[in-house]
Amino acid sequence: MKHELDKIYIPSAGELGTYEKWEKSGYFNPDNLDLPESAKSYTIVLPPPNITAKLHLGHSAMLAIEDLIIRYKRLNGFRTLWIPGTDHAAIATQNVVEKKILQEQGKTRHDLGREALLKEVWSFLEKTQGEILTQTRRMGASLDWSRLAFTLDEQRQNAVKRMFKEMYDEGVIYRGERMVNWCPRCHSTLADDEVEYKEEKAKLYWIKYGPFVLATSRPETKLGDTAVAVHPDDTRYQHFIGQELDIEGVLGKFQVKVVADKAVEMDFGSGVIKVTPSHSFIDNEIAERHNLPGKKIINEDGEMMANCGKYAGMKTAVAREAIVSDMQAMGLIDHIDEDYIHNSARCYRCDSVIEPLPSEQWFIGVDKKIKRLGDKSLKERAIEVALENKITFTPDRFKKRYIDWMENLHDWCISRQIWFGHQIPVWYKDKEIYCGLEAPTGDGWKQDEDTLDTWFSSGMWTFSTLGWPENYNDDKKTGDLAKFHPTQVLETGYEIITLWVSRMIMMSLFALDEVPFSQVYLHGMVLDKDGKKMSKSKGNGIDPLEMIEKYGADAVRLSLLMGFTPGNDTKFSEDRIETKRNFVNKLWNISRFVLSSDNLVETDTKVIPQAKTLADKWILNALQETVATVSKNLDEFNFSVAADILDNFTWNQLADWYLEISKIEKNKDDILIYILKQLLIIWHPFTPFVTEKIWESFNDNLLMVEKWPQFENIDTVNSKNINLDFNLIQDIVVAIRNARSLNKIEPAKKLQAVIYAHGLEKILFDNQEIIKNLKTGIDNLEIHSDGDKINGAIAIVCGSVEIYLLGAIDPQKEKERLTKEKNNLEKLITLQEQKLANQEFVGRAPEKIVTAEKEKLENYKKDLFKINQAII
RNA sequence: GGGCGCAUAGCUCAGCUGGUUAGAGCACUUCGUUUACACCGAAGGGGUCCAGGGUUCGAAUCCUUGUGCGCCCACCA
Repeated sequence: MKHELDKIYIPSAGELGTYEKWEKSGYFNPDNLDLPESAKSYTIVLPPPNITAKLHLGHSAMLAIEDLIIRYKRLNGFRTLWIPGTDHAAIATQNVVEKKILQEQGKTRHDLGREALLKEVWSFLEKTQGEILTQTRRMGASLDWSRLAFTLDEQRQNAVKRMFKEMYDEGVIYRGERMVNWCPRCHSTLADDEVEYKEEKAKLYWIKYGPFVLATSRPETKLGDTAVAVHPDDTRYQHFIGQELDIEGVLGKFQVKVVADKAVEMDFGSGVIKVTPSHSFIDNEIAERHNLPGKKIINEDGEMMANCGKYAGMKTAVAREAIVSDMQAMGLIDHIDEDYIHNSARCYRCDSVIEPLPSEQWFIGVDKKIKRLGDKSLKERAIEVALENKITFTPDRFKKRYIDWMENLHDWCISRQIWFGHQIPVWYKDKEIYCGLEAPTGDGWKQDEDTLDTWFSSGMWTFSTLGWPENYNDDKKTGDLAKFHPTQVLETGYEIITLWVSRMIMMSLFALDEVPFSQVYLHGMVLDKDGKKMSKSKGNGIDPLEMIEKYGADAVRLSLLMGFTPGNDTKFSEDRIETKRNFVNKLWNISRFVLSSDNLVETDTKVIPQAKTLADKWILNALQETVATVSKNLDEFNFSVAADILDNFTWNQLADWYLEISKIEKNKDDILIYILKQLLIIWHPFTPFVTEKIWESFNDNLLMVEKWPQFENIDTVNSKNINLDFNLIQDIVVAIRNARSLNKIEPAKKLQAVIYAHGLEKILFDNQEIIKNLKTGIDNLEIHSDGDKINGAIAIVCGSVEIYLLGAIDPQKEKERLTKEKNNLEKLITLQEQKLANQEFVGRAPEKIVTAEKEKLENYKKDLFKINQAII
């Protein structure tokens, strides 16, 4: 039997077909996997990409990692489910569409009206969503497309309404007036994390304010002042505290109260601040503490309100100028700092200046005690599950970040003043209010105009995709929800841990009283070669689709899996993909070589073939070690390390040595095909396309659902000896090649070689064909045992050149080395025993540390035992 | 202001709970190839592990201070 593969692997030619084959097989869907009832499930939800943008390399990294995990688990007999989906990204999407309409039709959303705008949004989405799904397929992602979800499709809308109602009925969701970050342009509130702060040069006005001079950057808010505040310890102003003062302003005199509050910094300005409760977060808090009234003077368009006299209707910035010039005329301005640097709050979408305003909004009360959560609040439970390690983080340090953030969390404002999104399921009629899944019967009910924060629906992602609430009745899970929830791992970028991860945890705890996933794996960002974020506007982005066309999806995947460690950013450039393309081609050619033999034997992958020579033992042993360490590292999410080990075995051991030897020592077909099969299975999660392609050339079954190789416990002493013996042969071959090169012996010229090696004659004799023929050009080889002459070293005489391999694998030297190591270990054991016996830390240090130290001692002893064995 | 991370070869990075001579890929130098693969092979050069101090028999690794980057959070009236 002989199999032919093309000389060069051209990925773009076959990848689409291979993906189609997988998809047709149905195995992306766990229901179709041929598994015993007892098989454990393994679920990942794909972080739904935002539908407005094309996928970037960050997405590709995410897909590569998640597909790697899923394929690895599938090969290991898990009931693997990876759920695809997309996110409606409410504000972002509406913005893109609004911009488009303004450009194409010259209309605003108010010109169109709610219905017409939503129609435009949906038709836009149809196009972009398709593109994203195509890109995802091209990466080779083995997602179960039959379970495709969208955060705003019908099923998710039902789930969201149900969730809202349950939280409303429980009193977790409430409506209240709060200071919010208001974007006057978007006409919407922004969550704290949607506000961006930018350093800017501004003017700082020192104004005369009754008996004080105080500094402000927003003199126009003076119209809304109801107090001034000083620090309670500030000796300069003690006697003013508690007084009511008449202050002269541009609209006449007004009264303020002087209060003492620790929020005031004595060192800033004059140590006195004016308090505008309705238009500043800090002032609002101060006002709450001191029961001060608020006075609203700025409306939702960012304009001065009717109560502002002649300034009414002006934008705040305009009013500022007008008021300052009036104040100057009245002699109320002391002086102005021109280059005061401050942080200006901006809308993350449109960059408008944020206006803090009191406003009616919907909130999730994170501190509200909830009966079904054992009278604990969402915040408490969400922190608890992390502390109890019901959810673990990779890397571990993000656990701290998560908990810190959680602890400082304020009530979450979930209403947004936009049209595209989940409309709030609340209806009003006069003073009546109704929350329900459907509109209430009867006339005159009007639904709340607002929609929900996009994270409300994506926070429900792990269970809304698995059929909640239909699959959840009387606190019992059924169907997909029972089978696949909680999911096993959430893989996402670390920047999203607060925005998304935390919300998923709270939502799942509320809905099901269980965690949404047990592990969080966080990847870093893919940066450009200068360490800058890739972005469209900078033009420094690398288009994944283009890279896939050029180098193949496998190469793109590998380039994003290797040299990329959890939680750390990576600088990326195209040549990283190129070298991986070279590797994929190498793997192809290894297979081509193995499969080109005339007498290939089909062997069962489970049966380890008989090793006939040292090289056979060595490579089979190396394969075992490789399988073991790769599996271990994949289990621990060390994807890059796993790939490195595998790469080293494939290229440096198998291709560079064993395949060359197989040209000299014949009849290795059974071993070669065995290794190839194992290798293809192990590589498959990393490079699914090329491995499946090779596999199909000699096998009818899909590689995708093969069995991951099992490995036996490795006899470390024996395998060490095999390695030592084989390394000797390698060293001799390399030494002879070097001698040729250094002494300019012509390659074509045949050599007579004599090796003197005391005590190693047998190994050398057994492997003389390799020494003669592995590109050393030895014509005639003699092996002598003559220790006296060469002082224990191995001497090789090639023609007229003498080579000495000193201190290498000489048994005498090796024994010395081992003895040294033994002495060292014995010393360590003594030290460790002393440490354990004498040190004060025993009994005082945490138990953990003491056991760790004891374990260390045990390990030393084990090592010593092994070495003693080896010496014999 | 609070917190986190990074600093190792020219470049991109590994280096787990301290243990022989600090590794890989790319780049570089030399040599080679009718052979599965030039998307190749062989050999080689290149590192005061950011700096100072400390702990230890032993430090790239642990502690401390400093310097330089990067990120997150809070936000200054």
